[in-house]
Amino acid sequence: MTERKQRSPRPDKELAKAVEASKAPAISRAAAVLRLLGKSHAPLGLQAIARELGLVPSTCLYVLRALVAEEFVAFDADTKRYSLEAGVLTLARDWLTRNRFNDLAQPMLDRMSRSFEVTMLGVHIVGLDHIVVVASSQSGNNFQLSTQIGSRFPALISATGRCIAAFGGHSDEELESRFRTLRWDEPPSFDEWRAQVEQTRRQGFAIDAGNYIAGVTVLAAPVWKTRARMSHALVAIGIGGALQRNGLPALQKELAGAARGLSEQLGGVA
Amino acid sequence: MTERKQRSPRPDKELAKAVEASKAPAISRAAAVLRLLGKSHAPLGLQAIARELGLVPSTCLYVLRALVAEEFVAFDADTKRYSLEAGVLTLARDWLTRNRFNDLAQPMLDRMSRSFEVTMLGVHIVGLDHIVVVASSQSGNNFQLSTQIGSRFPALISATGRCIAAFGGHSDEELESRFRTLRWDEPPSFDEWRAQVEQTRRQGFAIDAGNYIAGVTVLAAPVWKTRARMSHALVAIGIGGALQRNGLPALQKELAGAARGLSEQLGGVA
DNA sequence: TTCAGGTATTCAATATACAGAATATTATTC
DNA sequence: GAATAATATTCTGTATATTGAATACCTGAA
Repeated sequence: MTERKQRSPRPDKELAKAVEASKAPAISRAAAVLRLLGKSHAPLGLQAIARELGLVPSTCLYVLRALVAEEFVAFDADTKRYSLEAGVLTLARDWLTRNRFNDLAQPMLDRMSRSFEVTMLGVHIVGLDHIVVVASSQSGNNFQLSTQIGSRFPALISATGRCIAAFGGHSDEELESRFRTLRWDEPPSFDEWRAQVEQTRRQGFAIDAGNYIAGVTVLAAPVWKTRARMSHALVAIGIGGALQRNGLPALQKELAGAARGLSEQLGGVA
Repeated sequence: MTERKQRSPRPDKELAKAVEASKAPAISRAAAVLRLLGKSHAPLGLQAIARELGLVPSTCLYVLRALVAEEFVAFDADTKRYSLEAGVLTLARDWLTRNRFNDLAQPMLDRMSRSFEVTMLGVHIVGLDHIVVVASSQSGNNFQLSTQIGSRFPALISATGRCIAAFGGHSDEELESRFRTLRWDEPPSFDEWRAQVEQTRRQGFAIDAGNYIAGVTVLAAPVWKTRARMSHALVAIGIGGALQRNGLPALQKELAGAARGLSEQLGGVA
């Protein structure tokens, strides 16, 4: 589940709309600045930021100053360049410590990643638009762990996507239009995909056998915080061949069981 | 280095000042809302948020709507309550992946936490006000790892504080007034502390022997991103008695060496 | 049911955040 | 080092974000 760039819409356009609609446009601008700085590989100057986002330089300056004052943005007085500041970590920490799903899911992820030698993720479903990785565990010791958390993916991609399509309660038209925007290594046809979604609904979990990333098998099972809507998913990721050998059926069973147990603990299932 | 609550100033007052001074007050308000939601143990309603922060409810509503639109805040339409949204994780991830200090420090922290059986932290110095934990490693397998990151501490507390006092280039008056606000388990007198700061300057690293938390010994060594100002520190935390037995001198030497090596790699020392 | 006591939300007047031009500052070129 | 071309920053009038009151919407009590 390596992160991919999906179609990147002109940021100016979207931002302009958000600013127009909002009664607090400064906040939309601030968010856009933060995301731009997050994506940027190097600190940026005022002009570069303003140009990229289609903002008036003076307005952009005020936004930046406010963000610096709030310690979300770092300002290098020598180079006059802006970058993300560590303050954003504090919010993330607050979110992590207050989220019950994480506490409950982490030990499950750790156990399964060890016994099946796969990468395990806990993902949070934000909407039909995308999902966010909120917990992760990998066999062996690797460093990517903490930076994996926070990654975003299109909602309908891979095995998780089939779960969301199966259990999310979204209309067929919406699903299809979203499906058309996805990028896969080995794209399934829409009909194939629909059949797989149907199968997911029947068996209670989803499999992506090398579609999203060639040679990589992904399993996902839904977690329900409320009975109404699937809120999270547990995900297992492994090299296709190795998984076949290491007991795919056992992993399926355990993943589905863990997801069901989590749902119960979160109150989503009686 | 368990987190402590330092004096908590009336949030309304500070926020009011920030709003007054800024040319983008909505951003200060948004930041205050995010921090409040981060601290809150349960989702909050509009009135509760507005009251706590001293905001006009209608204004607060617009702020919240903007934050929801930007996916930093989650809104439960049934209960009309607001909480932090997973979007904040994405910014944190961006920050982590773009920060050279983390990549370089993490393996060092891992190695030292293993060989000395201590908790190791990498901290980022925001200013004279506070520091933020940006990397951590503990002996054995622990879950707190990812949630430890993002914790904030007063700048002058414990061993790190003595480093900042010794190498930060701050005036004596400022140091003293800041020092007076700190809370310790076993507070040193200002004179004792000054002597320890002086010793820190001579030996290149700092020791807190049970002052901050009784029975816990903390070591810290400065890391320089530029020659001008100390930007980070490496920190080792262990039970006092165990550390004495497990070779405190060796740990001191290794910590100081690692910090020096990091500084060189970051370009802060020739 | 009707009524409080609380919530969230809309709305219209106005204080002010913002756009754009003017100025200062820094970087680059000759 | 002077001239040029960028950049960042200040300044000011006006469109508009913010306010405080008015309204709509809940939730429990009698």
